[in-house]
Amino acid sequence: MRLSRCLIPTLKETPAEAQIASHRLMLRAGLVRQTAAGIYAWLPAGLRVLNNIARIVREEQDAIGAQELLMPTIQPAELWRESGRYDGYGKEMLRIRDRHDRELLYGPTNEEMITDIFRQSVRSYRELPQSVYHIQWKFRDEVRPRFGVMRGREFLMKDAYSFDLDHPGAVRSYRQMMLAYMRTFQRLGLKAIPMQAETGPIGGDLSHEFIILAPTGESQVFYDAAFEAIDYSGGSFDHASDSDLARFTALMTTHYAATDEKHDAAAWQRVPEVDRREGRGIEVGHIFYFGTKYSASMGFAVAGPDGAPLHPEMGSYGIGVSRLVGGIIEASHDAQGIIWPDSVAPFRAVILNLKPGDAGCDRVCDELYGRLGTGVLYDDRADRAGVKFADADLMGHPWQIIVGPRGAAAGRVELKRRASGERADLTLDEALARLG
RNA sequence: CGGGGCGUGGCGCAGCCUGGUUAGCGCGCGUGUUUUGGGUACACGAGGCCGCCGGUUCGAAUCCGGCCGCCCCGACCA
Repeated sequence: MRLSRCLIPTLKETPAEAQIASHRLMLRAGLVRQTAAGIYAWLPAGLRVLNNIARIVREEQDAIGAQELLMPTIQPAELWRESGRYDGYGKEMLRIRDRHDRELLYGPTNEEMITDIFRQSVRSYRELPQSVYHIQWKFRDEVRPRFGVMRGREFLMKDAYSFDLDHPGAVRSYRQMMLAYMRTFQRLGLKAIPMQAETGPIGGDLSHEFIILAPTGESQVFYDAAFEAIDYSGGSFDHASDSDLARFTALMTTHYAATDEKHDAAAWQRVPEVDRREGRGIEVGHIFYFGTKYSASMGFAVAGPDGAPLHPEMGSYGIGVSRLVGGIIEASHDAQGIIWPDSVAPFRAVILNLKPGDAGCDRVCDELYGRLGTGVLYDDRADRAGVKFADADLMGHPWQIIVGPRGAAAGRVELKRRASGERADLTLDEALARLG
């Protein structure tokens, strides 16, 4: 895309309301604009990031056999009365009335709705196990939204639900999902650590939070650095293999990791001092096993092998997709701006035409842009070089292809890697090859 | 929900305490010149219901009351 024709409104100065790095940078790099407390519009570059994250999340969900569907944002209050959560959820739930005075709500999560869908359609044990997920906007009327998209009221969440016939099956689903989560975070360039968690209002007795370290995190966390060395990719663990899942679970549970509520000072002392990682943590995912809490309260049963009704065992699994945008920036930025991991960058590279109007620069840039396509951004603005360098660093494109008059005349460009600052003087073909 | 703060061109702010002509400054934006590898310089120009409602006053951005919005600190959450 040509930057001169893009709605990417970068800011030189930081808006007063933005306190933390990711919020400041998201506003300055033109990714989002706030429309109300905790509610944001996603501008083109921001949406590209959001979609890239969603794509990776989706691929990893699909890889463990979860099926994508899409449930509505608006739900009838009736469903929540059945589970008993309508009154219990409190003021965080945004309640709405339609013209017929029927009570509705903007969904903060979807356990009730998915249970309702399953009970309408699934009758036999032969149809289970199944897992489904969707990526949908949620609304939680937080008392105090803050930190930009990290703690918004409206947010994009991937939520998945598993239905199994028995406890061992549910645990297997839980472990597969945990593996999918670790793979997802690894591909996003994040060191996310699973930690034992409280189950909160969702209920159940097995739960993990996935936490990344960031100075602006909301709780104190502790973990063993051994986690950072683990490779979760398909070559290391097969999600369909019970022995691989057991080995994976053992790794996840033997190394120390805890939030401050569950912190065990004695166990912490047994972690070698050099491996102790401690700091503020941001929760980017949360998974729960809660057995028959919803299938029983909402009357979802399938016929078992003996014909007797059986309440399926359930789990639910969330990833804060929009929060991850902020989380990744918290984990990857410097004084100049964002440093996008290649996997989520809105554009894999930017072409900087340092002198639009110069025949050589224009020719080289046009050729590069033509060959690289719309996955790159072409800074064709009639601005000074300094403005373009500053904006490119701010926006955090993984690669910068710098085209100046001297180089262009010689058929050469400079390729700069945002993360390392490394620069190389190359021919066009060499630069294109380097970009892959 | 307790505590604190702030609403003045797109952004960052000053002015308010001690009411008084056309409401300022920096950045950004437009035009021209300049500059041409790290947010250049000069000139000219456009752009403001001073959050909203009411009150006090000859006169309100400024004083008083109410309301709305936003931010920060704490208790709660993907």
